[in-house]
Amino acid sequence: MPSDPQQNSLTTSSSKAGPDESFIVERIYKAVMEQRLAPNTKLSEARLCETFGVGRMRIRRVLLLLSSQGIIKLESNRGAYVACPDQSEANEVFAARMLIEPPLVRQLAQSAEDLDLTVLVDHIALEDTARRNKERTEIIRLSGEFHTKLAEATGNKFIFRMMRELVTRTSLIVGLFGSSENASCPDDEHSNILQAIQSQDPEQAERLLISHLEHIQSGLDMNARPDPQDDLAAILGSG
Amino acid sequence: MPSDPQQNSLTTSSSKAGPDESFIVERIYKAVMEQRLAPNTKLSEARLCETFGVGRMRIRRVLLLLSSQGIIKLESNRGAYVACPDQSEANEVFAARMLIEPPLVRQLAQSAEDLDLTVLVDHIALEDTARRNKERTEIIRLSGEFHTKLAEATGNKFIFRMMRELVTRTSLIVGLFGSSENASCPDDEHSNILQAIQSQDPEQAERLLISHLEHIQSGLDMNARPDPQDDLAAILGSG
DNA sequence: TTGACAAAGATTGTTAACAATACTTCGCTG
DNA sequence: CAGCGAAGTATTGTTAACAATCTTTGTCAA
Repeated sequence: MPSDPQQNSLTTSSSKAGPDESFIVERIYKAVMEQRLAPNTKLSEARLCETFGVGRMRIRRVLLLLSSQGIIKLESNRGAYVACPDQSEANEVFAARMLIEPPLVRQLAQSAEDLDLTVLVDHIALEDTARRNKERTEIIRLSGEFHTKLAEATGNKFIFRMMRELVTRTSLIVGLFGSSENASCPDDEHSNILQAIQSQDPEQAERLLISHLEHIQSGLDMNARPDPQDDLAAILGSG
Repeated sequence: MPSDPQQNSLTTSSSKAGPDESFIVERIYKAVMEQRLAPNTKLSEARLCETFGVGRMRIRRVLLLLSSQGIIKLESNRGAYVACPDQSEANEVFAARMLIEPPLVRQLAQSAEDLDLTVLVDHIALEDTARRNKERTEIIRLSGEFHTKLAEATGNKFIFRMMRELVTRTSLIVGLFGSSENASCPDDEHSNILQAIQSQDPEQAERLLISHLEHIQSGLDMNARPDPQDDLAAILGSG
């Protein structure tokens, strides 16, 4: 590969335009959620600049934001890498979810009559479709998003953000330690949880959610090394 | 005031050195926690560059990080302002704390025998001292930090970060809507909560915490306008 | 062959200049 | 005197060049 040692002015596009910051964040976020970007994959600035057709500044802001959300890890003078949770971090994520989600669904069930749960109903339909069509990345993403949407249903911005972060990390963990196929959530557990909420049965909803989380956690084997991807353009370009 | 319209090269210091990014973040964070930086106060880049003796780049990164934590608000082409929560956001913060903190202290009480709670004991001593000496900003900060340290005692990084964000916002809210003097937490409630935890009484700990949060919330009146500070150097310089 | 060392290449970190936007002040007009 | 508009000033956003660091490659000697 030739030199061009100072290729700051990338030949991609008019630079001033190009996608928004949050668009890029969402794009990478989604790729991580769908496990198309494996842990430890390097996200080099130049590569991302080319891919999204923006200047370095915007990319660096995006990387800083992603790192503040724990989605990537910034190493000084070395670059950005997709986060690679270890076992103890995995335990912490599940412990945090065990703390937050049970009271969350309990509260949802208690106030179910005042809430609009059609979003969740529709979501489960989407999950079913994806499962029928065996669309792997879709299944993975939708499985995580169900929990995010539970949090969203509370209408509380802070709870939503917390759960979103925990779910994203769970997705990374499942990608790392999950035994291939049962990686996503078991088939009808989401549906059962939602039904318990709709029937305004807090105890049952809480019980089902706890065992659901336990199922996910027990499906991990904690022996695995990641295999970083390389073709960022292909991965991030579509999606 | 004279022009010097392109004062990028600030005459402060050798620029390459200067304080670390996280140092500056912590400094501003602390000033907000202690209510020395009022909501809506503008944080201009140049001012911060002078104050901390660093280049614009580092300040801009700091501002982006602070905004991602919700401590400040970035407005396009206008600058950074200390966050100014409104009533609905205040309600969300307390709702989120009501969801998370009760199970948190319950869990602490359940596993109290395995934990080292001396940090919390020492902390309450600090609170007492500050109260005796009537050090207002210290009292405010320590009152918030007690809750942060409760979360820290779980040893769970995610729970810690969530609580830290919620406590910071609570501090902003109390500063905005709190009726002057009872702004901080009532005197001995922290001590009682800790005692319940130490006696491994989850029910009691949970009960006390809930009423504690209710006390804080009921001490707000929800009529108030902020008064932005101006002398950043004085506020951020010492601390 | 393997190990260490050195030079070259590539990537990230930083700075300074430039561009674009918002704010202020001053003057004008009704 | 109040309201409005325009020029000037200050502030933020962006770009390109430069500096520093890390990584790789190639060479030499044990």
